[in-house]
Amino acid sequence: MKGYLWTGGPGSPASEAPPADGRLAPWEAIAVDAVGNVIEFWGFKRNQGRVWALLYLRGEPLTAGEIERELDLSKGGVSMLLRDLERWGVIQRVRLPQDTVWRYGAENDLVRMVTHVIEEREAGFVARIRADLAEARRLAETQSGLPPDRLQRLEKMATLAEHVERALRLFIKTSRLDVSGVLSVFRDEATGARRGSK
Amino acid sequence: MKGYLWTGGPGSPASEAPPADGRLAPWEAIAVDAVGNVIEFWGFKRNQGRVWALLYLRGEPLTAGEIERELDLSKGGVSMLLRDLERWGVIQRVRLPQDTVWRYGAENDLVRMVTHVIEEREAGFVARIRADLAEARRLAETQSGLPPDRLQRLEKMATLAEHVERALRLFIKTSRLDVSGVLSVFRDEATGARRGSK
DNA sequence: GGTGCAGTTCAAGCGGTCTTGAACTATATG
DNA sequence: CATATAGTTCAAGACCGCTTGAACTGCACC
Repeated sequence: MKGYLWTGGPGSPASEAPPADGRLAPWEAIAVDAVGNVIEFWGFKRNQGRVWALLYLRGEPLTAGEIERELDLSKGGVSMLLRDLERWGVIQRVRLPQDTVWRYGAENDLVRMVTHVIEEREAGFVARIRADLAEARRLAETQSGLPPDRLQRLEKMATLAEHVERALRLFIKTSRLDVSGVLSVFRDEATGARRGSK
Repeated sequence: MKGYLWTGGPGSPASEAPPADGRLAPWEAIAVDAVGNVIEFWGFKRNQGRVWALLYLRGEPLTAGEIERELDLSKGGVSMLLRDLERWGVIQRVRLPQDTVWRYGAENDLVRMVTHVIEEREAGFVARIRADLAEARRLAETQSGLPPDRLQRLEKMATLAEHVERALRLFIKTSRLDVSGVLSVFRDEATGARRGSK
């Protein structure tokens, strides 16, 4: 079959396109870094994005060692990155039959990951802010000689916070909707073409 | 830092008017920090949010020195923070008649600031990503022995990026719309009540 | 059992950002 | 002009999260 059994020695030569040992092809490097930047922009680690991008572009599962070499990361780092990504469900750990090592393949729901984690962050975070503002209001109300316009402003602040929160929720919802179209495009190829030989 | 949970119970000995020299009233500290956290969450400096919140809550313009004392910041830091905020149009520098010092008052368009800066960031950033992916595609196409499914995945990546971008734009637009309602509520009070009541 | 490789964990180091504090400029006042 | 206070600038350092590299576990094969 394909190059699934990589069980060669240390110097096992790459079968086809990618150098497999050293560094990526230039175009891969660019694309991988682009995704890394995006993902960092969204508050994740740059290398989490790079790993996902590499796995996605390659289309077939890679081992931790390969990722380590291709992206020039440390062993420990790769281990942690993979664990994060797996926990979020954006990569999948597979053990091929009669193979001893784990391989990792990209899921296509990077978007789900982003919206999911944003949602999560937002949930805890917004709850906290809301609680704080409520607490502030409670305290402020017990104050006796407080000018009423001050309290008013505090209340407006809380209102504003609520609206921003609502906008954020809306965003998550719409972005998910908007993106689901793209995802469907992804999907038909995703699971199929993985071993969709040429 | 300090000024976090304040478990004192009602009837706390806090004076009615803020100490003016020392630290804020507990409820102010909480509200100010809450805003600081939000603003930090959006990628700004925490203290930028705190300064704006203080100015907004107080309703009347404060001097740099007052801000410095109330929020326990350094002189230089306050200067820089104020400049940032002013540049973004979320605070206003005013010189009262027969007064020699500058005072700073909050504008109400914190939201405009957030959306504005997000927009700005997004513009430069997304353009960059887009260019990178285009470049990657260009390079990849010139490669001869490249499996076609790889190129396909790269293209899908670009498509995804575009969709996310579109979603982001939509978010900014809607959030602005959504919030403009709140802003109008803000406005009627904002400029008027500054030194009203009394 | 022993050797070697895959994978995990974590203290220490590195790099980037934010804040500080002191030197500096500007402006008003006697 | 001397002094004092308001405001700005920036190098040094505090701070914080990410990455590294080494020690460790676990597993397979000899």
